[in-house]
Amino acid sequence: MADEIKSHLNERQWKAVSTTEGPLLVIAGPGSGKTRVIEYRVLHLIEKGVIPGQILLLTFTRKAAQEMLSRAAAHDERAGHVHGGTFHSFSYKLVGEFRKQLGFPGSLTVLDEGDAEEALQKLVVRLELGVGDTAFPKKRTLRAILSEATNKDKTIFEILEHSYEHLLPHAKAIARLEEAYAVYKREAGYLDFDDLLLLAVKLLRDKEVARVVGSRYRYVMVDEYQDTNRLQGEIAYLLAHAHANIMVVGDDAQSIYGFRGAFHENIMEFPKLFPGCVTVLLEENYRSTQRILNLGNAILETMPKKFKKTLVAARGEAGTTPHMAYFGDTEEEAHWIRSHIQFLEKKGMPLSRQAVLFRSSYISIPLQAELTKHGIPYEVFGGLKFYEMAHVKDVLAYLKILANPRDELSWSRVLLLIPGVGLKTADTIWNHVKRENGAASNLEWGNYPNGVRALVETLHLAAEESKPIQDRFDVLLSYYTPVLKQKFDDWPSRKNDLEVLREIAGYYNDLHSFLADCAIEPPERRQKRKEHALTLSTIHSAKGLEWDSVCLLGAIDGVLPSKMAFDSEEELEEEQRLLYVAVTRAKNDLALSFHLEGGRGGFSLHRLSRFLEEEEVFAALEHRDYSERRAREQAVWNDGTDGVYEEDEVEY
DNA sequence: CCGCGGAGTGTTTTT
DNA sequence: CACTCCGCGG
Repeated sequence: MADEIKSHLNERQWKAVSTTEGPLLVIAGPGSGKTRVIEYRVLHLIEKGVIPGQILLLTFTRKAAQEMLSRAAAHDERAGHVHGGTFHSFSYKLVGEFRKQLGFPGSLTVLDEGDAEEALQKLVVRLELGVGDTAFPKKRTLRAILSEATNKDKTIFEILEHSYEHLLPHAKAIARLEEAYAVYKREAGYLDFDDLLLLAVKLLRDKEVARVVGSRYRYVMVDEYQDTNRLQGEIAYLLAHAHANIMVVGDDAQSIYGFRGAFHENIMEFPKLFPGCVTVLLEENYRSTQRILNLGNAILETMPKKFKKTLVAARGEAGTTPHMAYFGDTEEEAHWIRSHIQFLEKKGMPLSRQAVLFRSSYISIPLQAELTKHGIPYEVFGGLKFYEMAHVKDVLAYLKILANPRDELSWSRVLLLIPGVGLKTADTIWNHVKRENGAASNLEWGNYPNGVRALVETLHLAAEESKPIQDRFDVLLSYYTPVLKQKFDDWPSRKNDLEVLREIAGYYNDLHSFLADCAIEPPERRQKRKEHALTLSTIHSAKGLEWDSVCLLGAIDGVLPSKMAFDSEEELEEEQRLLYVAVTRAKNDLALSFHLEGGRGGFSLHRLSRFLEEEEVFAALEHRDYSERRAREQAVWNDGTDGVYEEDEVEY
């Protein structure tokens, strides 16, 4: 059977698959078959007799783990029993298992990023921090600072000094906030994303826990290691250092999560951490045509801190030169992209094998309008998510109260939905609830608006744990629907979202795990994915994926690189890696586009992305100006004929 | 104390 | 252009 596996791999890939004992570092360039290596390594381990449950695969997203394991399971169903997931979900399970040891008696609630910001905002008001001072940082910034401090194990002062110098005058206040936030979370049973990792580290530092958990997983694999942060690196180390059977896979040139605390030294220091580590370099690219790789290599070449590497084409086809298309405005751009996509589709490339990528979600809005207008099905990844929409959060808040009555944020949220209840009333009621340990039944109803009683009764009705989740959900839904209709003009589509949520909840028989998943690993919102839809995705969400055709929207200085990154060398480098990730997603066809960003707010963006102005990079592109006059000609072409692409008569 | 309306501000990426 | 903050009327 080993021969069978070997026949699907090149020499280095096989080396990575067959080195099962001891530490292994795989540096895998884009398209070098990294996923295949993990897939076959799992199969190989199982065929060697390793019990699937003793293999742990830690990935960046749930989707990535699922994909690799289901591919492996297609060859050998035993692979379906391999443990796989994100660091956060792994940590959550660990914390749940050892909760007594950690001193968490009651229910736990996972705070997503939005919740954490809300909590901080509440505390800022409560502690009267920065009153009347408009320069006091916003909740989003505060959250980023606190998170960075946790992830890097530094004090608030150190973080401010390094990355937020202008906020140094607020150091004391923010440090106070950090303390208050810790207390607040402990009282309510809240865990934010950082806590999950921090607590996992704390547990695994305990020798006995490390022994128990370490012996449970004899083989550990970590994907996208370049994007792990300090805590995740430590979790991997603590899990594996006893047996040292650990493989990490990554590519430092694709590290794009520095903003979230990714610590790329993790990958550099891995060999030091695990002496005797075998390193395998996968450079052969099976994905893209030579001309696309040339562009990728040119970008790589201009990166300041590169790990010496060149992408070598395995396919041998030159392919077509990546396009650099210029437009006068977003409408022209959207129009052209749409017609380009339809052209390719006509040539035999289905929509499902095409993608449009962008740095920030807002860039894709004009295109979404254009696609909708022309009835082209598409699916959006990244950006605003289902579980972050107000109406979904509302309904989840009711459920969260049922799961954890100490959840102040949720109480506050649902109380504020009642007409006549504002911040003060909500706070008074919450204080009562808190004193009564989560019970609201003996409130003086006369002192409050009528809606309060209806809410309490509804919660009481929905609290019956013996009933299936969906029935409890229905109780809440019939209470919430009038609120929904009153609050949102577009309630019919939101009502539909809630039906979807109800459907998803039905797959769970435990409320706690449903809610934890909603925060950590949002369950797929559609039962059946759109089979033949075009993909629209942020570059971040496109990591690890590939398409026949890729369009990168908005190659504009100020968009990519984002203008937020202009004054930081480090952040600019990350933006450049982002470009590298984007262009290396394409197999056969790549187009980059530029549009003039209208002078809203006096700020106009009119320069091509600085990364594309680098000489070698510029030369690897075919530049075409489609602005104004050309765009009008296109309007004619789109009504039937193919126009622009006469020289690209390629069959896919 | 609630809630509405007007003014002002600042705009990424995600587990 | 969307969200937050502030001030005023009920």
